[in-house]
Order: sequence, then structure tokens, then C-alpha cells
Amino acid sequence: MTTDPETHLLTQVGQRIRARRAGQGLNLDQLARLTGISGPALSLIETGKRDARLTTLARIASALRIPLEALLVGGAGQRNAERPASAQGYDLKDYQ
Amino acid sequence: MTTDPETHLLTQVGQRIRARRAGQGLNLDQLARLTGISGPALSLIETGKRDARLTTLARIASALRIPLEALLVGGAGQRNAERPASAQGYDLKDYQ
DNA sequence: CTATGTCTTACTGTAAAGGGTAAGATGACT
DNA sequence: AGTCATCTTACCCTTTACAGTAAGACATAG
Repeated sequence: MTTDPETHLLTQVGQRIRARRAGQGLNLDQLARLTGISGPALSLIETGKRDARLTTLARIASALRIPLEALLVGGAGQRNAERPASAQGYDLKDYQ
Repeated sequence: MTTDPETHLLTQVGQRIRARRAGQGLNLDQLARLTGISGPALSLIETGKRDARLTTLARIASALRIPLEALLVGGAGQRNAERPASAQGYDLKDYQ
């Protein structure tokens, strides 16, 4: 079951939102009213079926009283930790 | 000049992307080819005029070889550090 | 079996993202 | 003056997020 990285990211973020919401004892309707985002839209985001906009995620994080980064940690399609600013070799042969 | 929090967030994220891109000596066209996002779209995102989707930001972070969170740190419309799981008093009088 | 609460899904309509292209800026350098 | 590189802005076009509503699914009660 090789899910592509973008689908995986959306799934992870959705699961984190749901876990946080549940952890605070909120249901979808309550979070909808706190964020101004509709219940159906929140359901799609939490189930990883919608690619939300940045400000949408920010509103959710704000309503859950968590930093925006808390929704994303480890979920990036990127396993490289940030390089120490030394090894920045980009291979732009075919691009530049 | 009191910019609303969402505008502020978009501006901050855009500035971070631009700083990272410039720091790697990439121009918009090069980043466009690395990400598959058009130059004009990247320009709008970097100047804070566009509310990008999560996967769009993830592609940018991946191309810049930085974790997605690096684009967001401190930019959330939220200054509360995450609570220690004890003080979770939500006032839902008007909601539930 | 019938509620009741909660979440999901399917629709409609609007707004905005994003690609493509082309036309302006803007600046640096001759 | 001119050219070159880079970024910005303004179009058109398609896709998709989001609101709203309504209808399903799916438990757990009672």
C-alpha cells in the first residue's frame, strides 16, 4: 500500500487534527463554529480527502489552541533534516 | 499598520520561502521547475498574495530541502504555546 | 425497533488556487 | 540610450476548496 507522499501528508495532518479535537472533547459542529469552517469541510480535512489552504489550517490550529506546526511535524514529504548550510549541492544541470 | 492575522501569516510564510530560495541561489523559474508550480504562482505566494494549499507548501519545502514546519514557525495566528494538557478550559457556553 | 448523537457523503453555487501566456515593472550593467 | 535578468501583474482557463443543505451511515442508547 504505497501511498504517494501528498496523500500521506494529508492523511497525517487530518489524523492530528482529529486527535486534538477529540482530546479536547469537541465534536465537529463545535469546532466548525469555533473556526468558521463548515462541519462537512472539517470532516473532509480530517479524513485526508481535502487539501486545505494555509489560512484554513491556521484557523483550525488557533481554535484548538495549538501552534500551526503541531499539525505538521514529521508529516512533510521530506525526511531530510535541514542541512547544516554547508552541503547545499543542487543539481541544476537540466534546469539552469 | 495593523494587518489582520491571516494576511500577516501569508506575508511571513512568503518571506521565509523567498529567503530560503535566495539563500540557495535559485530564481523563480528554477524553483518553478523543481516544484512544478508556475513562476507567477510562486511570486504570488512569496509576496503573500496567495493562500496556498498544504500540498503546494509541501512541494516548495521539499524542493528547498527544508522541513515544512520551517516555513511556518512563529507565523501562526497564535501566540499561546501549547498548554501542558492541564488547563483546557474551553468556554462553550454559547456553542454546545 | 426507535430515537439520538456524531460523522460522512453527495449535491449546488461561489470564490479562489494554480497553469499558461504575455505584458509590464525594476534593476544592473555596458 | 540599450540589453539582460528577474520578478510582478493581468489576463484566460480548469480544478478544487469551502459554505450550505440534505441525505446517508453507524453506532449507542432507551
